Parts: sequence; C-alpha cells; structure tokens
Amino acid sequence: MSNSDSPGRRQDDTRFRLPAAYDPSTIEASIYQEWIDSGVFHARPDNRPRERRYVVMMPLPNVTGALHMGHAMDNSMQDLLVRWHRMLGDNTLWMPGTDHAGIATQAIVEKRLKELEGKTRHDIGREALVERIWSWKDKFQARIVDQLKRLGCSADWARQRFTMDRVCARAVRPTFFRMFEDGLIVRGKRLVNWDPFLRTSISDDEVYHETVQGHFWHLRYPIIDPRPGEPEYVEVATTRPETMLGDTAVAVHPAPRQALQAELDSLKASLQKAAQRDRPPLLAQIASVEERITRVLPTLVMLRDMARDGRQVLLPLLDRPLPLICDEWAKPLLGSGCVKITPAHDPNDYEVWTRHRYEMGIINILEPDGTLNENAGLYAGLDRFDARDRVVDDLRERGLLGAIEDREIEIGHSDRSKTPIEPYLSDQWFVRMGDLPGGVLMGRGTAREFRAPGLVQSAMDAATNGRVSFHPSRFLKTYLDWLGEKRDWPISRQLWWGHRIPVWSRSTTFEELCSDSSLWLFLDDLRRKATLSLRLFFPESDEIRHLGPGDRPTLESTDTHADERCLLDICLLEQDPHIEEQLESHGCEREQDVLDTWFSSALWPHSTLGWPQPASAELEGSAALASTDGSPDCLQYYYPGSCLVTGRDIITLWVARMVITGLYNMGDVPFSDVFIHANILDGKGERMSKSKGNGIDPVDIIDEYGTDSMRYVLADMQTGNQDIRLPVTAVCPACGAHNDLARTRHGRNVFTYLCSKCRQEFDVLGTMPDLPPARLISQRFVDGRRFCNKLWNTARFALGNLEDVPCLALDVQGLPVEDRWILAALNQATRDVTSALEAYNPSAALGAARDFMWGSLCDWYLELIKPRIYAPDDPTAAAARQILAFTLDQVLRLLHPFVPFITEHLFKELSRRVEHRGIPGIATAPPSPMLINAAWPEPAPQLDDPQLLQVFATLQALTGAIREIRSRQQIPSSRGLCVTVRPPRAALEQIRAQGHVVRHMARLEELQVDPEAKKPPGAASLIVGDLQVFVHDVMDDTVEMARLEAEARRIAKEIATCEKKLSNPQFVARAPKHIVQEQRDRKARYQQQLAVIRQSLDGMAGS
RNA sequence: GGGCGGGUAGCUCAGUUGGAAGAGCAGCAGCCUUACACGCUGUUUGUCGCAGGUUCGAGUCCUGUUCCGCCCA
Repeated sequence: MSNSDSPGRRQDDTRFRLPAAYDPSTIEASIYQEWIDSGVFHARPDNRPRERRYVVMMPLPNVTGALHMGHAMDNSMQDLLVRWHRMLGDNTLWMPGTDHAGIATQAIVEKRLKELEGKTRHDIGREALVERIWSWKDKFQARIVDQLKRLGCSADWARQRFTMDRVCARAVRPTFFRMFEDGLIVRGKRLVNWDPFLRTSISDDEVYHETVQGHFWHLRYPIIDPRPGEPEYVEVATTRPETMLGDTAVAVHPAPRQALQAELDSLKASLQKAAQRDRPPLLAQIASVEERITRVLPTLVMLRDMARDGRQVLLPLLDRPLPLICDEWAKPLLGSGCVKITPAHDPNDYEVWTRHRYEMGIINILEPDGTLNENAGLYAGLDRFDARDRVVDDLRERGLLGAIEDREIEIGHSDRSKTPIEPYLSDQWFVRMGDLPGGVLMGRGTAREFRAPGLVQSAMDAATNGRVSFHPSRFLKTYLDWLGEKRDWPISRQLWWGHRIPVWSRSTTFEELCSDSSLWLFLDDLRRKATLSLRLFFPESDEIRHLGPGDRPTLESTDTHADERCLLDICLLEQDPHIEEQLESHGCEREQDVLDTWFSSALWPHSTLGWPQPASAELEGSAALASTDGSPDCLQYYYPGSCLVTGRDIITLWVARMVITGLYNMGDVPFSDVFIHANILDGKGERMSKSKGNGIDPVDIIDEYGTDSMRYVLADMQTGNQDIRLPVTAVCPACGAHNDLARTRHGRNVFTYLCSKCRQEFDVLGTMPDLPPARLISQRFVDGRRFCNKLWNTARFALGNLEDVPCLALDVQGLPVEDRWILAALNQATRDVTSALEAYNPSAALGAARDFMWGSLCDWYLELIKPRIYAPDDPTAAAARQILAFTLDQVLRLLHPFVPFITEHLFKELSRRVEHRGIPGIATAPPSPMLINAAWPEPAPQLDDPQLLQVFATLQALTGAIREIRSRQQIPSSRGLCVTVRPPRAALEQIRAQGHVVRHMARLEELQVDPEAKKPPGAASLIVGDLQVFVHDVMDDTVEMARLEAEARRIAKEIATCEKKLSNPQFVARAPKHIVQEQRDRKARYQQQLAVIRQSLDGMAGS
C-alpha cells in the first residue's frame, strides 16, 4: 500500500500480521465457507424453551431474475436480526427459499421463446413450456442463492425450499381442499384485469398505472323517437371509444338538481373559511357550477324523467337500443352529465350493472387476445386499438362525433407483460375473504381451533389485539385499511406455470345431472377410495350447493329449473393419477388454471416446516425435517415464528395473507412481529429498477466495496423514517471513471451516457449491441469502506500490542482514569446497541457501536494507553492490554450482526493472540471458536460510573479548547505547549491525578495545576466548566485582548437571554421548576465566566 | 378523490414526553502524529417548506396550505 511506502513512515515490522488496509476480497469467501462447514447456520430443535427460539422466514425472492439492492436491504436486515439472536443464545432458524412467481417467470420465458425462436407457448405445448421454465428457475435460483451468500446471509441452506418443490406443494392441496369444503372457494364471472398479451387475469397488485397523453371523445347517441322539446341525442364521453360497442345503457343522475346544489353549497362554505388569496379559484368554481345549473340542468332533469319513463337511445353503428337509466355514477358536474355504461369492460360500469341487472344487459366484446369478438358486429376480428380508430372514423362520418379533448389519462398496464390491461369479464376462482354466515373454523383439528367471522376478520383481530405487531407501528394502519375492505381474493391464473387447481368439473344442465345415475354410482364408489369434496355451482344465480356422502340432487327436492346450467365441481385432496383418469373418463375435465403464486407463498411459514405432515417431510437430499431422536418436529418447534422482515409494499400482498393462512391452517399467527424496512431509491428519489437503467446489482457493490461496507451503509440508513436514496454512479467501461448518473450527460438515448472524463459513450441497460455496458455502483458506500478500514486498523493496532495479555482480577477503582472511563463507556454502548436493536432501529444501534469504537476507543483510549504500553516497564501496561483486549472483544461482538465478515476475521485473530479475555469476577467474554455464535455482550453493573463519564467529558472539553487554540494560532503539533490549569480548590487533586489525559491528548510539554495561577503575558486564557486555563506563549496580548473582548460580548448576550426569560413572570410561574432552575444556573455560570474574563482583561490592561 | 410518509446545513439524514438545532459527507485551514491519508486536528454553513393557532416556550402539538414519494380508488 502506498501509505506504508511513504518516506518517514515506519515500515511494518513482523509484529503486524495484518495488512495496513482492509481488503474484503481476501477474507470473505473463506469465512463464509467456515461458517457453512461449521454447521452453525443449521437449526435443529432442542430443549431450549419457546422464548429462546427465533425464527425468520425469508421473504422468498422470485426466480424471475437476479437480486437487486432492495433484496440486499431486506436480507441484510434479516441477517442482522438473525445473527443478533443467535448470539443472544436463541435457537435460531432462518428459512431461505425462492418463489416460482407464476406470471412473472412464465412471461419472461415466453418472451424469450418468442424473441429467440419466434414461437408462442401454444406452439410448444404445456409440458414443454413448463420444462423450459423449470430450467430457467434452476439457473436463477442458483444465481440468487449465490448472491445471498455473497451478502453473508446466515440462512439455513439445508432447509432451503422452493414454492413448487415437494414439501411446499403438498401444503397447497389440503389448504385448497379445506377451503373448498368450507365454502371459501368460489367461482364466478367477475370483471378482472386481463392481460391480452399473456391471456391471463392478473391481480390488482400486478397492475401499474402510467399517465399517457390520450383523448376524451364525445359521442352522440340519438334518442329514439324524441318528442317535441326533447333533445335529439345525448352526448357521452369516453377515453376508449371502441368500448361503445359493448354499451348496454346510458345513465343520468337520479337527482341532478340536488347534486349540483350540494356542490354549490359546499363550495360556498369553503369560500367562507378561505384565506383571501385562495378565494379567486373558489369564486371561479362557483360561477361555473352556477352556469351549469342554468345551462345544463334543465336537460338533465328532462333526461332523468325520460329515464323514469323507460325511454331509450340508439347505440350508433350497431343500431342497438339502449335503456336510459338513473344512477349516481353519472356526475352532473362532468361533461354532458350523462355517461355510457359498458359493464363488461369497465369496473365502475360493472358496479352500475350490479345495481340495474334487470334493466340492462351485459355484453362482452373482447376475445382473450384483445381482438373484438362477434358481439362487435362489423368490427369483429379487429385488434382493440384498430377498432378504436375505425369506430371514431365511422362515427365522424355519421356526424355523431362531438368534441375531441386532449387529456392525460391513467392507463393500467400489466406489470408482467407491460401491455395495457383490459377490464374483462371471465370465469375466475376466488377466496371469500369477508365474513360468512356461521363464520369460519380456524385451525381445524389443532389445539388452537377457534371460530372467526371470516378469514380477513381473523387477521385483523390478530393485529388489533397485539398478537402481531408492526415496526414502525404506523404500518398497522396500512394492514388494517387494506384488510378492512374484505375483498375477495382472485386466485386463478390462466397460466401453465404453477400449482394447478385440483378441481374436476362437468358442465351440464341440472336435469341431465340429476338423471345420470351411472355418474352418481361412480361418485359414491369414488368416495370410498379417495377424499373428495363435491358441489354444484349454478353460474346464473351464483349459487353453490355442497353434496355430502349420499347426497344426490333431484329435480323434485328443489325448485331449481330443470334446464338451468349447472357445474358439478369435484375437489380431490390427494394427487392420484388413477382416480383422476377415472374422473376424466366420466366427462369431468380438470380445471386448466393454476393458483396465484401468493396462494402458495401465503403458506410459506408453515409449509416449509412440513405442514401438514411434518414427520415425513424431507430436506433436499434425504434428511427428514423431523428429528430422529424423539424431540419435537420442526413445525411444532419453530411455529409460530418470530419476525417477518420486508418492505411496506408487501404488507398487503403477502403479510396479510400469511397471517390468514397461518390462522386458518395452524390456528395461530405465523410471526409475532413485522419489521418494515426502507425501500431503495436512486439519487433522484425514483425506485430502482433494471428496466429504468438505475438498478444496482448488490454483487457489483460488494466487488467494489466489500460486503461489510455495503451492509454498514444499509444499516446506517435504516432509521425507520425515510427511504434510502442511493445516487447511482456508473463506472465507465472505457476509462473506469465514476459518473454520477444524476449529473452525467446522456448519449444517443436516455439509457446511454457520455463519460465525463473520456467522453466515450456507454450503456446502462446492457441492451445496446454496439455499446459497452457500465457497471452501476453508488459512492455512498465509501462510508462503509472507511468504517471497515478504521475497525481493521483498530484491531491491527491492538493485535500488534497484545502479547502475553493476562486475564486477571483487577481492582477497578485503582485503575487509571482512562481505563475506568472506557469500561464505563463500553457498558453504556452495550446497553444502547441492545436497546436500539430491540426497538428495530438498526441505524441507532450501529451508531452507538460506531461512536464507541471510533469516538471513544480509537480517538481517546488507544491514544491514552500508548505511553503505557510503549514504555519498557510501565506497571499499568498489563492492565491496559487486558482492558484493550476485552474492549476490542466486546466491540467485535456488538458489531458482528452489522459487519459479519471483518468482525469474524478479527475475532479469530484476537482469540489466537489472547485466549482469555475479560475481568474475572466482573465482566466476562466467554471464549468461542467463532464469533458468529459467541455470546452477545452484557453490561457489567460494577463498571458503571456516571460521575466518571462526566469528569472525562470535562477533560475532553479541556483538550478540545487547547486544540482549538493550537489550530487557530497555527501551531504545529510537533511543538509541545505549556498549559496552566487553575481549578477550584476542591478539584485540585482530581485534576492533578487526571492531568496526563490532557497532557497527552493536547500534546502538552508541560501541564501545571495551580489554584492561584494568574494569566501570564502571551498566554491565551480559556474557560472550561469551572476551570480557568492558560495556554502559554501562543499569542500577542493585544490579539488575546481582542479575542477575550469578543468572548465577553458573546457571554453578555447569553446572560441577557437568560435574564429576559427569567424576568418574564409567566415563565417563572408556569414553567416546570427544574427548567427555571436550569435557566438560573446557566445565568450564574455565564456570570462567573464573564467575571473571570473581565479579571483577565483587567490584568492585561494593567500590565 | 382517500390514506400514509417526507420537506431540517451544499448533499444524505438524525432530532426521545415541547425546554438554547445535531451527525456523516462535501468545503476551508493545518498535520506523514510508532494502527489507519480509506487517517488525525480544528473550523464555516440553518427563515427547521409556507401561513395561522395553542403555549411562559414549538423543528416537535393543532389547523390550513404547497411541493415530492408511495399505497389505494
């Protein structure tokens, strides 16, 4: 290293075994391997009590792609908690794994299939596609696990799971089966978010909205047989004109006058309260509403009356009569006040339809691929966007097109295929989340069985009664608000990758079903061979009828119409190809759809532990999950778990659903705590993502700065309030220069940049064939590197001086002040770190450890013991070494969860040098072969000394004051200063005993302590607490007088401030006594200081 | 439109039940000082988004408002 080559710097001698600078790449891999080899990551049930167990379920990354910084954050936080609890002595399990991510993974494999081979999934078939997805999964799972290991994750890899592996898969079917039996699984036509590219429904969570420039088209629908005085047409407006082909009504507000008047009243009320500057816009709004009342209202009233009369309008192009209906969805304030209703293609219109089912129809005009179907008449077969142009043209031709406004519109896009989604009416499966008549039996068959009003309610209750708590607590509201809507959960996906729904159906009429006696004989027989659940579903009425053993529907026993369409649904509990084949031979077809990924990930906390058959669940390879020695199985031992660590966007997607399935299957919550950490943003405050070109691969950060540096910064920024902004830096592939992307000029497009140093163009997406991609890092992590290097050198110094260190009982009170101080400060740091971790505040915990290590141990203690340990025969050197070894030991322990690699390495070096550490009888540091499972530090009450901490703070202040004079007068540190301290008589002995601290730290040649001292000429005069200090021969008296006068003015001002407060009778009367007293003390102290300064000034003037 | 969070030094962020605004980085000045120049010492910088209110006292509590982010509709 360059610094060790510097002239005048002493070369490393043989005592220093550590290089002068920390190089993470030299230790990380071997240390991780040692941890793996030791088996310390692997958790096994033992006899530790329940409160000494700690279980974290990894929020399973999905196998779609590699991990990004968000995962680095999430997993560092988990590792932090897991390592801390392991050191606390808990039986600690961190369950790792990956998620199959149905849509996302299938989409990416399909996309590549199209790009590379020009084929669709239908070309190669279900089996071949699934096979390809498995190999994609294998590749990325390996990559992800590799990345997690680079992050230092101390997860139990032997228990690693995948949501579609044998163990996880066999939890899915019983859950579905039981929900099916309990009537929680329903099917029906629902309006879903349809992805026409992937031809599947997606959940709301998989839709993102993008604002685009669009238009608002005004269309005219002629009124059928208008009477005199009536308008000839109604005008409606839409952003998607092609949907008019599916219109089945036009709505008008049922009480337009009242609605407008209410708006007017509310505006006037606001005007009354508004500040002057806010009035003009309000006045404008009022004028506009008033104008509407005179201009538009009469027509609306007329249309409303026509609607009540059952009048109709004519849908242009298709010439279909549409009813006029009254519904509040029509907003009198907007447009013409009328609105077209397309129930099959718009969520709001769908709601309208549910209110007016018997007055209007519902017409689907789309094919699954986004083209128009036969209901669109002449437009059938066109793509939805081509149809839009045609419809607009044709309307224009007929003179039925009104104004076209430019407008920004929010368009929902599929997160998976990036195509605009369509609201689409289709057959879907749902889990009923709301309350059910009679409630839902939770934890059936367990000791904790109970009845809840409904699935969602059970999860809400668990949080409100504190069995699950959120950190920070405000996220409880997010959780409750979302659950409170009690919306059904759509669980079917029209995909091939995932857990296939275990239901076989036969579609028929009710009559036909009742009369098929061979089917019923077969089913009776089947019941004896397999566990199955049977039910009838009537799509037209949305009715479900369960059939128990021996139940057989008859036409006579019900009032169901004989030719009503009916589905016989059969759910099979166990997978059995033979039985499935038989079912299919009886005309029952297996459901094609697979389950939403979250259905299986919701089971993660218990499925990974072997539910429902923990005793026979196996690890990858052969070892059983259950212990062979008769101790409890993993499920019994590790469920419920402890803490779920994730980002806030996962609260609704996953946290809530895990709580629900945990309660439903196990009768208990899956974890008691939810730790929500920050999200990672780029330098401009935007979310990082690969596709935006601002996504950082944590491995690139690790390669540049080291794992510990990265983890240090992530933990330091996890304060509980803000998201983490990481300015993104591109490393120029041509010259290696660092370019801050927020400030670098773009090249030919927004994903390319011109290096600020060599002017070469580079790419950040890696998709430009002719441009080299840049590695993306963030310079924010230099902080971590500095810290690690400091820690490294702290140990380097210590280890170089720790030969033959004793571990003896010490008379603490007889030790030099710095020894007692560092031990007391260590106690304090230990408490602060621990309590901050308990409060889920990693930043504060790390801050406490860092401030102790850097600010106390390095800046003060190490410097103070140098004279002792360098002197040939100092009798206090041994104690200094013993305390240094102990303190370093404790610092390494406190820092280990944050920076595991460097601390582990240094701990081993320390242990090699000093086998036994601590102060017998007072403070222990139990030896351990490895730091990862060494004991977490505990404060030693005998070392507490609050008074000493105060005394030392005064010594530090005194040192600082002298250093300031030195710096201000530009006196090089090589020149020792002479200082006289004038303490109050009571403090004389103490100052004499502790003077060496100041003498050494302020680089004094001489320190005199004299209660009678007077300021000598040429000295600077300082006041520190109740000490007066003279720094000899540093400045001209005229300069010093000017300085002191300025000081006197400053203090006089402070006194005036105090006096102002104290002369306020209200303050003295109402403020708490101690606050008033504090003000009095402060004033007295300043007055005292002022007097001293004046005395000095007088003395100088006199001489 | 509803909810949550944020706006504090040039940058990134702390700031506990209301009681005299902090850290790191950057900047400036000095320093090879027996672990560390990835270092050491000192130091500059604030209309705490804006406007009201409560209070003896507000970065902190309340109301309004504005901008940014996220979630939901």
